[in-house]
This record gives sequence, structure tokens and C-alpha cells, in this order.
Amino acid sequence: MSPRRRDSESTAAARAERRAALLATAAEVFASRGYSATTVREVAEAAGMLGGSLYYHFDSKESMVDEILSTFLTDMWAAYDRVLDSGLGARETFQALIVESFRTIDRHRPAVVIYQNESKLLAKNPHFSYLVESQERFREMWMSVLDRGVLDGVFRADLDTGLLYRFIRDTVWVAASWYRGDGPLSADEIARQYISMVLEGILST
Amino acid sequence: MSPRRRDSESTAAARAERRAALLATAAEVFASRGYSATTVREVAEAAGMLGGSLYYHFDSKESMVDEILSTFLTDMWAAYDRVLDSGLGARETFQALIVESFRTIDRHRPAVVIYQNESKLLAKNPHFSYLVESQERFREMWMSVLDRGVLDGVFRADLDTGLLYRFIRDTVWVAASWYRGDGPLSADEIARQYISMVLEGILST
Amino acid sequence: MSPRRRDSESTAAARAERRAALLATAAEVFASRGYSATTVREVAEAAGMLGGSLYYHFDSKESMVDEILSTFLTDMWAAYDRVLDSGLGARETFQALIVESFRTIDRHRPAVVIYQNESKLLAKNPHFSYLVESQERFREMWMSVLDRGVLDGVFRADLDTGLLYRFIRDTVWVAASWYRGDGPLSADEIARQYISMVLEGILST
Amino acid sequence: MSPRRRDSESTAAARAERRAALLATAAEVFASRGYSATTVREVAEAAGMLGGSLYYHFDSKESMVDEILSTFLTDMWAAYDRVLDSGLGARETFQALIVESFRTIDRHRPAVVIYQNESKLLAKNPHFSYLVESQERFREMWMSVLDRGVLDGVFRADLDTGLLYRFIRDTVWVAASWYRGDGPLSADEIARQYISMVLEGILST
DNA sequence: AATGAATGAGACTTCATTCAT
DNA sequence: CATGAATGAAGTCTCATTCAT
Repeated sequence: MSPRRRDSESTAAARAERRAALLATAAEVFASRGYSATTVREVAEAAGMLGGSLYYHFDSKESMVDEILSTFLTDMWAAYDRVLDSGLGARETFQALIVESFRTIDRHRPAVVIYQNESKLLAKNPHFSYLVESQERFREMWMSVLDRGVLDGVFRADLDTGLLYRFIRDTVWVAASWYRGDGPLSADEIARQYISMVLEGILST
Repeated sequence: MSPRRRDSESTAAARAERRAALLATAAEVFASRGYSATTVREVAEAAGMLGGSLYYHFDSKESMVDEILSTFLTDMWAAYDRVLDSGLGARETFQALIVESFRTIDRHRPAVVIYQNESKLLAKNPHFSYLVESQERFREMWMSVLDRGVLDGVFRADLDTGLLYRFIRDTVWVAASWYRGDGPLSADEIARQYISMVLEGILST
Repeated sequence: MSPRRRDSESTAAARAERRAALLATAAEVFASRGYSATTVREVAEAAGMLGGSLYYHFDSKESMVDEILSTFLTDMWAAYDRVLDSGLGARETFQALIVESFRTIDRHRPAVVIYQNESKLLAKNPHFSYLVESQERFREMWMSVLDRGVLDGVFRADLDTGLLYRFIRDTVWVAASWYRGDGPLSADEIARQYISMVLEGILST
Repeated sequence: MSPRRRDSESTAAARAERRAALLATAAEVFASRGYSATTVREVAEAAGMLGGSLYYHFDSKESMVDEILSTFLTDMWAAYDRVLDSGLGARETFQALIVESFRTIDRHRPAVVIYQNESKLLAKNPHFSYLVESQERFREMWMSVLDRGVLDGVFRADLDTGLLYRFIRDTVWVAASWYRGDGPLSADEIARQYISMVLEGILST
């Protein structure tokens, strides 16, 4: 390993780190002000530079949100796939998916907020077709888990399955809009209570 | 009732109707494309006129959302207040509030969607301080119902109350983003199943 | 003289009166807010009607200012011509012209203000070429009076004639911007003092 | 002085120069076409750029006039204050103020024209309250000089003081509308003749 | 890598004007 | 005569983007 090669490695790594740091900043700003309401200048300022300078690192504002969202989705699906590949039963799968969802929110909170708020709009752009695909795969995954659970007698059969799906979906993701990593409840603790609420209800017994 | 008086009444009424119709159109467009991403021209086109013509009826784009949101909130709180004034127990109040929420979604779906998506941004404008106030009153109302329910032994005491509140809030309002008045389920039926899910959980017993 | 003819006469007269009243109102508004900063709606409101209604009486906003200015200029030149045709000496002509100027301001104050503020801009429009012509005739008239006065030994010969002309012109017309018909000094009294100041200076002797 | 410091100095200076040059251009255009009748695009074109580009340098069209007018007024009052602080007699103060007025016109001709034509309109905006304040201070300054002159027996006592003030004020400032720096008469020469006219009158003796 | 200045499309808004009623 | 609604051109301003330095 020549010093020269080490140099180019370290600069490449440094560049990747810089990109990641800039994207984290951008995600934070997009999440708190809204993607379309955020100006490139605001993102740049938050990163300590001037508006035009961001274009050295990224092609466009859109490419930033693109990278933010696809990174988040890739990571989320990797986690989901690990769960789905473990051969668990319906109830255990259900619980594990919810836990992974809250962990994903923990790791990618700004990205999840952006996804919640902007994906409907962004999806109109053909470049963001993967948002729609992810959404559809998400639906199939949950419907499959829920249907299996109903068949296995784990979940109630008297509820509209579509309604049930939306209930789960909304319940989990909207949490990103208020979750704070430094709050009193950890992601796993929140997940535990959510699961308990959803499975057993809130009535005292 | 003189003809003159009937005339002025009917034109005043006609004007009010026209305003309402335009606002309904605007709300639809704002809800489907996002308030800030929607251009005034798009609203005008949806109403069958040119961009500038809207300004005969409204002062600004902002005044349109303003009227849309305040009308919706006024109507919602009237319904909530009727429930709160009926002297019901915690569980019945809980159920009635959820029913009224879904009925409000039914009557004001686009407005609710706009409220969900844009209120955080709009609230930065001092003119929209009533959004924050409504949100706070909403929180107090639900916390009071939930706390009373826990005291009365109706609701579980082992759950974080703040988490419980957010769970209810999100569960109810996010429904506006997918609800369709012409869907297979009526607002009251959806409310019934939501209440059942939240109270009793989704596990089969 | 048939009643029919009397009717049409009286309606024609009434129409002319209405026009004049509307123009007086418009002149007032144009003078106080500036012609281009004044909207047609504002003029209409001051006249107790809606914006579009003015177009029954006038072709355009421009035609209003046109009529206001040309009426004023016609009247002013009639007065000037009476003076010029009286065969007075230079000093008496000078004094009489200043008196007539202040009387014109008294009769057409708003029009004079508009003329002062807007004629430079309006004159770019070929339709208002009469403004330039009036201005030139005005200059020739005063230069002739002043030159004659210098030749006759009435006015000082050691002052730049062009400067002197501008001095007179400005001194007289700018008064329109502060003159009020109901103020403590009458137009003739103001004229008298102006003449005294200009002729004899302000030093005590 | 480090090179770094020299750099930052020179760019800051360059920026200030650019601003000043743009403001000079804008003042010229505003003065010749009228502030509200001038479009931002016209100003930009006169500066060799496109309409939107001006907004890199200035917040708004209004902020341009603001800077133009306040710069002019600051400079004018500095000159007046030097005169007022010199302890001259009434007549000498009078003369010095008129000289400084014409020198101010010489240095800030477009700004003075704008001030003459637009201050009444701009003053309606609370942000431009300094225009009214300046006007009032101006009035107090002149009235004080004139009153002192009358008391000292320098100026005639038989003239209305308010009228006298307006006479002076108009006489001096309206000159901005025709003054050209490259004309045959210098600012000081014009001042000299104005003073002579006003003090001694135009009658030959 | 970053700056600073400029671009140009497009947004919101104003307003003189028209016209059916 | 007047109203009320709409038109459409034009104006101010914003902002993603480019590019020479």
C-alpha cells in the first residue's frame, strides 16, 4: 500500500464523509422547514457556505433529497429484509417490524419526516418512481403479515384489513414528526409501548 | 319583505356562495398539490378563471388558506364543544370525540389535509397563531379525557400518557390523507372500527 | 321651445355638470396621491361609485387627466391673453401676470398640482404634446416680458435672464403645492407679497 | 497589514463601490422617469444587468430609494450643521445656507429631484418617517434664521414669515429640476445670483 | 473548494379596462 | 347609469442554477 494510494483513499473517504455531513445538514433543514419551502441558500448557510458552493458537491437541490431518501429507504429495507428472512411467526414478525421501524426513525429521523411530508409531491416526478415502488412493497409486506396473522388466528378477523393496514402504517410513521433521540423514551421503549397499545388496546382489563 | 331587500339579500347570499365554492375548489387543489407548491394560477384554472381574477374575491393566496383553515377549525370545535358539554363519562367522551373527528374529516377533508401538511409552516406567520392555539387546546382536551379515563380505571395506567395522546391524535387525523367520502366505508363505520382497534387492540381473544 | 327640447337641454346640462363634478373629484385625488399612484377605483370611490362605472363617463384614466389639464390650461391662457392684450408696460404686465397666476392656482389648484408633478412624465405621450407647447409659450411670454423690462431699465441687467425666468416660474407655480383656498391669505394678498419680494427683495431698507 | 487583511478590505471596498455605482444609476433613472413609474427592469438595464440581478445587491426597489434619500439627507445636514455651528450672523447664515443648498444639489441632483417629487408619497410609509422629520427640521432651521434676521433688522418685517419661508424653500429646491452640472453656470455662481435676487429684488435701482 | 455575481424562469399581485346584466 | 365579475398585461420579487475567479 503506497503512501500515494493511502492519500487518494483518505481523500476519497474524506469526500464521502463531507457529502454525508452535508446531506445530514440538508435533511435536518428540509425536515424542519419543508423541502420546497427551503431555499438552497438556507441549506448552504446551515452548512457554513454560500449558496453556489453546494453545487460543487451536488448536481441540484433535487439530487440532495434524492440521495437522502434513497439512503434512508435502502437502510430501512435492509432491516425489514433481515426480519422477513428470519422465518418468524406472524405475531413475532409484526413486533419485529415495528421495532425496526422505530429504530429506522431513530437513525433517519429527518429523512423519515421528509418522506412523510414530501413523497406524495415528489412521486409525481418520474425520477422518484422508487418512492411509489417502496410504498407498494411496504403495503404488500404489511398486508401479508396481517393476513397471515388473521389466518393463524392471531389477529382479529372482524376488522377491515385495509383499515387495519393504514392504522399500523400511520401509527408507526407519524411518530417521526415528534420523536427526539434525546427524549425520555428510547426508540425501543416507544416501540414496546406502541406494540402493547396496538395489540392489546388501551382499555384497562 | 320588499323586492329591494330580497335583491340585496340574494346578491349577498350569491356572493357568499361564490366565495364558498371558490374556497372549496382552492382547498381541493391545496390539499392535493400542497399549499406552497400550488400556484394561484392553478387554483384559478380549477375554478375556471384566470390568475388575476381570484383577487377580486380574495386578498391573497394566504387569505384563502386562512379562511379555509379557520372555517374548518371553527366547525370542528363547535362539534367538540357539544360533546364536552354533554356530561358524558371518560369512555363515552372518548368515543364521541373520535366519531366527531371522523365526521369533521368527512365534512372538511381537504382542509384537514392542508392543516396536517402545512400548519407547522404557516404557524411561523403570526397571523396564524390560532393554529398553535387550537393545537394546544386540542392537546389539553385529549389529555384531560385520557387522564380522567385512567383515574376512573377505564384506560390502562401502565402506558406513558404523552405517548398515548400522540397515538390517538395521529391515529385520528392522518386518516384524512386517505379518506374518501365515496369509499366503501362511511365515516361513522370507520370511526367504529378505529375505536374498537384502539380500545380493545387487534389481537384475537 | 318644446318641453322635449327643454328636457334634452337640461339632461345635457346635467350630464356636463356631472362630468365636471367627477373631474373635480378626480383632480383632487390625483393631486393628493399622484396620478400614477392613484387607482381608478380610488377615484371612483371618492365619487361614490365602483371602478367600472367611471367608464360610462370617461374613456380612460388618461382621458380624465387630459380633460383636467386642458381645461386648466385653456382657462389660464385666456387670463394671460387678456393681460397681454391690454398694452401694459413691462412692470405692470409682470405684476398682472403674477396676479393672474395666483388666481389660476386659486381656481384650479388640484390641476396645477397635477401639472407640476406629472407633466414631465405625461409629455412623453404624443397625445399630451400640448403640455410641451404650453410650456414653451409660457417661457416665451415671460422671457419677452423680462427682456422688455431689462431694455426699459425696469429690471436689473446684471442677472442671467434664463435664471431669472426659472426663478419666476418656480416661485409662482410651486405655490400650488401648499396653497389652500381657505387659508389666512387670499390669492391676491399672496400675489401682492410675492410681487413685493421678487421686485424689491427681502432686505430691509 | 497582512495580504489577507488587504484582500478582505479591497473586496469590501469593491462591494461598497459597486453598491454606490448602482445607486447612482438608479437615482438617475428614478429622477428622470419618476420613482413609481420606473420599473426595476429599467434600473437594471441602465446598470447593464437583468431585473432579478438587482436583488442580489438590494432588498427591494424601496430600499434603493431609501438609501438614495437617506445618503443625500445625511450629507445635506452635515453641510448645514457646519454652517449653523459657525456662529455667523443672520444674513451670513442665510447666504451660506443657500450656497450649501446649491452645492448639495450639485452633488446629489438626482436624489434631490426624487425627494422633491416623491417624498410626499413615500412619507405615507412609516419607514420613511425620517423624510417628514427632515422636512420639519428644515422648516425650523429656516424660520429661525428668518426670524432672527427680522429681529436684527436685516430682513423686512412687513412680509408674512410663513410665506417668506416657502418662498425661500421653493426657490432653492426646485432648481434641482433644471440644474445641470455641466451647464454654463456653476453651482456657486447660481447661488450668488439667487442670493442677489432674493435679497435685493429684481428691480433695477 | 468556495465565492460572488449574475441569470432567467416563474411566482404573487395590482390594476386599467371590458362587458353582460 | 351603475354593478359585479372577469381579463390580461405588467410589475415586484424569489430562487435554483451557472460560472469566472
